[in-house]
Amino acid sequence: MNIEFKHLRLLLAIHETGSVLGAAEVLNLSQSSASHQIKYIREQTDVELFLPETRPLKLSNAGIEIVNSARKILPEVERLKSRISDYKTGQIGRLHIAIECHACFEWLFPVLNKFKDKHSNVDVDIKHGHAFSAMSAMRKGEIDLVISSDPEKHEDVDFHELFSYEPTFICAEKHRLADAKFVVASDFAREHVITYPVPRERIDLFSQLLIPNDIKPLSIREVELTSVILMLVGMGKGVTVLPDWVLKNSLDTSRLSQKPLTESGLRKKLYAAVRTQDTARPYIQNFLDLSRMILFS
Amino acid sequence: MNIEFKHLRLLLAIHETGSVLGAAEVLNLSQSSASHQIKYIREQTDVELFLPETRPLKLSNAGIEIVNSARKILPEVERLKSRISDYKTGQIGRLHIAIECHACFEWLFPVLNKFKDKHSNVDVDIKHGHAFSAMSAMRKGEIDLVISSDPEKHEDVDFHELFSYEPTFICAEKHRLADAKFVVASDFAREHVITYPVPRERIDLFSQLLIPNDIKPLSIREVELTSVILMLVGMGKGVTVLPDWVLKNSLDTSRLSQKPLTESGLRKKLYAAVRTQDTARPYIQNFLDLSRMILFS
DNA sequence: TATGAAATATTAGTCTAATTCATAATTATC
DNA sequence: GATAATTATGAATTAGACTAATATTTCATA
Repeated sequence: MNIEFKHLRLLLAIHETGSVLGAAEVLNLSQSSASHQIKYIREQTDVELFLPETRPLKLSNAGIEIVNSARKILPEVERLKSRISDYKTGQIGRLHIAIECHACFEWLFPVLNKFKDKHSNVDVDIKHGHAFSAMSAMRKGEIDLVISSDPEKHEDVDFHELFSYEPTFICAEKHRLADAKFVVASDFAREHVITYPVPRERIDLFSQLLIPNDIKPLSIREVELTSVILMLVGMGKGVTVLPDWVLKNSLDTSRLSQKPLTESGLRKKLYAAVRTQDTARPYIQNFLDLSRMILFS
Repeated sequence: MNIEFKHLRLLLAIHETGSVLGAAEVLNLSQSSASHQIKYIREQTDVELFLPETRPLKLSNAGIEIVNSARKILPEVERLKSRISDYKTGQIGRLHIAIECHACFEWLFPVLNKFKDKHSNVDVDIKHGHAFSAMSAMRKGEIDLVISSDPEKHEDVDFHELFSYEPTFICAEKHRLADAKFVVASDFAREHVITYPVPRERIDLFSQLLIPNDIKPLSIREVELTSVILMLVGMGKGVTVLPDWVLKNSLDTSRLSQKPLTESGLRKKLYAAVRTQDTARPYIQNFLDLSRMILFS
C-alpha cells in the first residue's frame, strides 16, 4: 500500500471544500488529476473513501481515518520545512563549543550571554572532554566550534582569527620581580608557578618559554579557576602567566603586578574553528563578531 | 520545497546504516537511485545534509533535523496504513446506532454488551436526536446503523431483517380486559394509555390500531422508562402496548396480563439499516447475528 | 605519492507513472 | 425533463524515477 503526501493533502482538501473540484482548485491541480489520484488511493487502500450521493461530498469512516492522520502528518512536514528554512536563515541551529584555551572562559561567558539574546533558538553549549580531539570531534559533527590558538589546515574547516593577545607575567606587587621591566624564561627557575590543570603544551608559559628553554620552575601548582589563581598570586603563593585581558575583568588588581614576557613581549592569536559548511551561517558570523568586540567593550 | 516519504526513509536509513550504499540496500534501491534522491533533497532544501569526509557518513545538524522529523512522520504513516488494514478486516470501525423503536433498548443493551467483548476497537454509541431523520443522517455518515420497523428503498442503504415481534396489550391482572381472549381497537376508547414520549406515528399501538380506526383513549400518559411503564400498568394506572419480548426480561410479570391485539394478533418486523458500503463489514455482520439471537438466548 | 579498493556522483537511456485535454457519465437543481 | 455542475474515463503528453555504465572521489595500503 503506497500513500504519498499529495494524497493526504488531496483528501484533506476534499474534506474541507466538500468537493473534488474545489480541492483540485485549492491544490492547483486539474479536476482530472484529482480524480485520478482518488482512484489511485482507492486502489491502494481498497476502501471506500466517500459516502455515495452526498453533496457536499462526505467522507466515509475510513476516509475520516485518513484525514485524521493527514491532520497529524501534514503539519509535521510543514514544521520540518520551516525548520529547514529557519536553519538556512540562521534562526535555528546548534553552537556547541570546545575551548582549548582555558583562560578563554573569561571572555566566552559574556560573549555567549550577548549571543543568547539575539539567537534564542540556537542551541548553545560548551562541551568538555574534547581537549585533545576537539578538531576531529568537530569534523565528526559532535561539536560546532573550537576556540584554539594554533590553526591546522583542513579542507573542511575554516579558522577565523578572533584577536591577538599577550601572555603576561603576573606576580604580587611586593614580589621581587614586581619592578622588573620584563621577565625572561630563566626567571621562572626560582619561582613557584600556579597554572591550570591542563597538559603543559597547552599552556602558553610552557609552550612558548619554559619548554623551548628547558627551564623548570621550583614547583607547579594546578588550580582550576582563574580568580583563585589570581588570589593565590596576590597572596604571594606563586606567580602565573595569563593573557593580558584577564586582569581587565578582575575585581582586585591592586595587589598584582603585570609584566611582559621577554623584552619584546609575546604575541599570540586566538582562532575560532568552524566547519566550512557552517562558516556562512548567520549566527556563526554573529558569534565571531561578538567575540572580536568583547575585549573592547 | 518538496519532500516525499521516500526521502525521509532514505535519510533515516543513511543515518542508521552510516552509508548511502547500505541505505540503498535496505530500501531495495540501486546505489545510483539513492544518490539521485540525495541530490534532489539537497536541491530542494538547499542545505548540506552530511559532514564531508566522514566514514561512516555522518549527518549535519540540518540532516539531523530532517531525521528527527522523519522519526515522527514515518511511524504515523505506518500507523495510518495499519489502521486502514484493520478497517478492512473489520477490527476497527464505528457503530453509531439510532433507534426509532423505543422499546428496543431492552434487547439492544445486552446485544451491545456482547458486541463490545468481541470488538473492543469498534467505537460503539447510541445516538439520540435523529428521531425523524435517522435515515438521512446515516446516509450523511453521521450514524452507521438505524434500528427501524419500516424499510425504505434507497440505493445506498441495505435493510437487514432482524426478527419479527408481536405488539401485545398489557394490563394489570385484575383489569377488566385481563381475561379477554384478545383486545381490539375500540377497547382503548375506555382506557388510560401509558406509552413512550415519542411521536404517535412511531408507536405501534397508534400506527397500527388507533389512528387507522380513529380511536382516542381516555388519556395518554408519557413515561420514558419501560420498567416504569410496567410498574404503573401493574398498579392499575393504565394499560400499554409493548413488543412481546419485553415481558420476558421483566422482573415482575405476576401482576400483569398480556393479550394479543385483534383476533389474529399483530406482526411486525424489525430491521437494521446500514449503508450498502458497510454491509459486508465483519463487525456489522456480527452485530446483526447477535441481534437475531438475543431474544432466544 | 602512487595504487587499488570502496563509496559516491554523474550521465544517458528506458520506462513508469502523473498530468492534462477532451469527452463521457453522473448528479443536482430548477 | 432539461440544464448546469460535478465527477469519471481514455488517450496523449510530459515529467521524473530508476538503472546500468562510467567517472570521480576517498581511504588505506605500500
